[in-house]
Amino acid sequence: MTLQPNIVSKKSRKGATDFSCASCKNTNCLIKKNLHNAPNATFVEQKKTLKCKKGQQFIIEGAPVNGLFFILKGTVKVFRTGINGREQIVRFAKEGEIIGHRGFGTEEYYSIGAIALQEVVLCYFSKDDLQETLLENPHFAYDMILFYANELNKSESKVKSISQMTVRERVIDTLLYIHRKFGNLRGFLNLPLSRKEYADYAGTTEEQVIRTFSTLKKEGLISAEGKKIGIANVQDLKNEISEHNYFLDT
Amino acid sequence: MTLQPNIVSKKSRKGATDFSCASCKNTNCLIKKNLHNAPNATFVEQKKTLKCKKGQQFIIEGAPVNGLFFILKGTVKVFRTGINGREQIVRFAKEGEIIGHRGFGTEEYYSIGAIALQEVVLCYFSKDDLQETLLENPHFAYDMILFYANELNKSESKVKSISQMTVRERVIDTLLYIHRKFGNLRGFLNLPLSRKEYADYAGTTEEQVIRTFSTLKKEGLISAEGKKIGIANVQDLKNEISEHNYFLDT
DNA sequence: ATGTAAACATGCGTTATAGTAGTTTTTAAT
DNA sequence: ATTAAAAACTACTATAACGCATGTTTACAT
Repeated sequence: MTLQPNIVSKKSRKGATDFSCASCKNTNCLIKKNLHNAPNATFVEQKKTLKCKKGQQFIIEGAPVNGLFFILKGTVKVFRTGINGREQIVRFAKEGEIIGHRGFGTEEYYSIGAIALQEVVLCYFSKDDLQETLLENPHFAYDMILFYANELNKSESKVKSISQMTVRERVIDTLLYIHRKFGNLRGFLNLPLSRKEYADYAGTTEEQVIRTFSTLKKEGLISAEGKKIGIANVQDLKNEISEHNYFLDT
Repeated sequence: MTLQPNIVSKKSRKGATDFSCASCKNTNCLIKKNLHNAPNATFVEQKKTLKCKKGQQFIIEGAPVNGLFFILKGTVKVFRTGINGREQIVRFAKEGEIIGHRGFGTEEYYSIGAIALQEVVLCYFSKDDLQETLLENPHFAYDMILFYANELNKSESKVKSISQMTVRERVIDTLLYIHRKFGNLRGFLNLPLSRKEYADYAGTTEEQVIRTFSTLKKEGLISAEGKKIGIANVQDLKNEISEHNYFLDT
């Protein structure tokens, strides 16, 4: 039910695209880092590789937690549904990142949904396999602890942002976040998002984002042609929120 | 510098109050759960026990992270300083809980401060000791992962609350949180807090909390005599925020 | 018991943000 | 190239939340 996307391969196949951990280039992947030359080759052999096309949802809020996803390729939007259906975007994730770890604790159901923003390739590990490996491989477990500790810091930094920043500041914060994480492509942010998506991440409404963008354009701080948003001078934007910890939430 | 409180004992002493893990009653303590009959007695022997009196701050925001605290006894307020000195209360913690784990990742400095709300006894473990033990004891590490995953869920649930609930809802949410966590004592919430503290947790101002309390009193939903707050009927309050996940943030 | 500071309380003007509705522009499909 | 739908935009209105001023009560030390 959570796994509507097509299972591409359990192992790499000759001739087909190779999705094996051995050939993976994501050096920041926790699996790759800890297990690439470990004896538990069985573990990485167990993984399933899934392909999702743009717009496809591969984690449904409230569905039972079966395991964890690692992004091999592509970008993903992680969100939860709030009050009267209002969407809250938790984060945008790219290759190497983990998805679904929020449900890993005692939660039985995913507290978030995840949707592919582009063509995405995912590595899927079952909860049981993962638990076994963590108990066998304390370095991996330790890295997971550090990962979670950082996620927690980011999340709590976001609590602070949302509760203490103005809409304008949160919108700027979001722009910097996207810039920091996805960079530029020909002078524009390398991740096309709708105003609505900016709003859902910044914790405001579409109209506020539009109004803020208009103002920022007039002030020469950004350029915006439709979904193509360009940041004229990153430092100028940073200065606006310099008293806050804009650098914490990657 | 972070350790102004008096170090009471490195081990238990005959005659003095016994703070050893062996005699500890906190069954939900992760240390106790995982190591009480483990061979690494050296680890629990390394712990320091600290006493703080009411109002004493034992973690200072921005100070270097040396280790983790476990609350043996008492209640603690965990906070961070936001924009123009505005205090943001992250949580209230009681015996068995961990403090300072937010700094455990790659952070070098504590991102939060912690202050004793009553007489508090703390167990302190250095980062190095802890790391060593985690790498030796994968079950402990695994429990820590689960703990962090839950903390992350709570934190993100709070992001949602703050960004989507009204002030009234957030205040009610806070009342339910205190009730859930600290219970009642003779009909009143068993944790005396100022209106300012309610506000700092709910992400609003003292005045708003006061106004909301007044309204709730008129509506018969709560009773309030100074710091003594009584919840007439828990269910009535829960109903007000039933469409939200008021049960997630313990 | 008394004084003093802190906490609690309330009314009022101001501001930031949200919502509504209607127009224009962009995007993408045929 | 044409068209329909989606997204972006603007102006206006409504309101929730805030900050300030000021008065009252409570808590606690002497």
